[in-house]
Amino acid sequence: MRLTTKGRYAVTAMIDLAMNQSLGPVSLKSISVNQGISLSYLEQLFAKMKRKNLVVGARGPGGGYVLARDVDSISIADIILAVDEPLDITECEGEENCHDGKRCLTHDLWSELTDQLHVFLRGIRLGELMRRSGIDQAREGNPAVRLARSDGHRVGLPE
Amino acid sequence: MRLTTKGRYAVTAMIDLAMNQSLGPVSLKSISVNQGISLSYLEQLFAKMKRKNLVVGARGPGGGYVLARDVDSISIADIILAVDEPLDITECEGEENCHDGKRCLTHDLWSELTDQLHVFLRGIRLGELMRRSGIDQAREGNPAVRLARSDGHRVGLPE
DNA sequence: TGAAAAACCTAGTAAAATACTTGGTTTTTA
DNA sequence: TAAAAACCAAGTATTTTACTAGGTTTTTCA
Repeated sequence: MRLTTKGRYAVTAMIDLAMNQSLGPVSLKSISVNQGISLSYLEQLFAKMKRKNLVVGARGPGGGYVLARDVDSISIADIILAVDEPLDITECEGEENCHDGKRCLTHDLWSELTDQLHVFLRGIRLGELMRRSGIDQAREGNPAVRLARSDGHRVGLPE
Repeated sequence: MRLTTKGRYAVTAMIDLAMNQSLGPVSLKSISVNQGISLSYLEQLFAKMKRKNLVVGARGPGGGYVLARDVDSISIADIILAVDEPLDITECEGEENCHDGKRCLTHDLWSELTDQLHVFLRGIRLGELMRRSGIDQAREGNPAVRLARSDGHRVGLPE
């Protein structure tokens, strides 16, 4: 399991999504503007998360993404594993030809370590992180981006 | 905190070192052969770990590296942070100019997450991993590499 | 004393991953 | 029917990883 900025981008975007989906689908454009992440990069990350059934896309104006499941059923591990797909635990996965004949002992060890990490990151849910940061801060810094209308749809940024 | 194969290499090498230092200093050559890691790459990783006071080097024939501290006082976090030095928690560290003026809320969040990860990885000690893998397996696959002599020094590989 | 084994050091480099950019097509809404 | 969004494919600059090459210095031992 890799744990880099890529996963952080995904987690950041998902928190943004979680905090704003009450008003309807959240566009990647708005996440891009608010979190300072390239739109196309977000598209690629969300395509992977969609494939892993973490989000559902809605096309057309007023569209965007909504979480496919409850905020408390999506873990940080789900998100990171979705974007850092190969989840490479060991190099010689099934094979035991690591080096001089015999299988390597440290790989068993390392996979155990990553197992523990998985358990740890599975234990933290999106809802938890979302609540901890304070929902009221959501669009405080940039109120123009997302304006709720009476019918529940959002008006786009006038730019 | 990055968590990639680089850290895995370092942890693997340190476990190898921990399991074999009872016979005296362990050469990077032997770790290189046994773990299949490039010698020069190991040199670079150990230079960093030496700087962080995790290992002590001994020059000359029969030399090598020894742990600077007890196996139970060196954590996995120590090792990974030593080689993945910048320990980048957030992008805008002190500054609060992440995007549209205001500071970003998700960075606080992410740093909290990495804090928890640090605590977790600090909790796992080298000694624990070492013991779990079984000391008897140490040089089972390649007994020629390290031969103890009565004076405690090691005879080099005849090649 | 001198050859060899090791750490220690510097610089370069190929391959891979990251973080984009560009330029589209399709779907849906107002 | 125009615009907003998802959705898609391909390329690319930058960074990181993992390694190579070629040294110097220190220490041991025969």
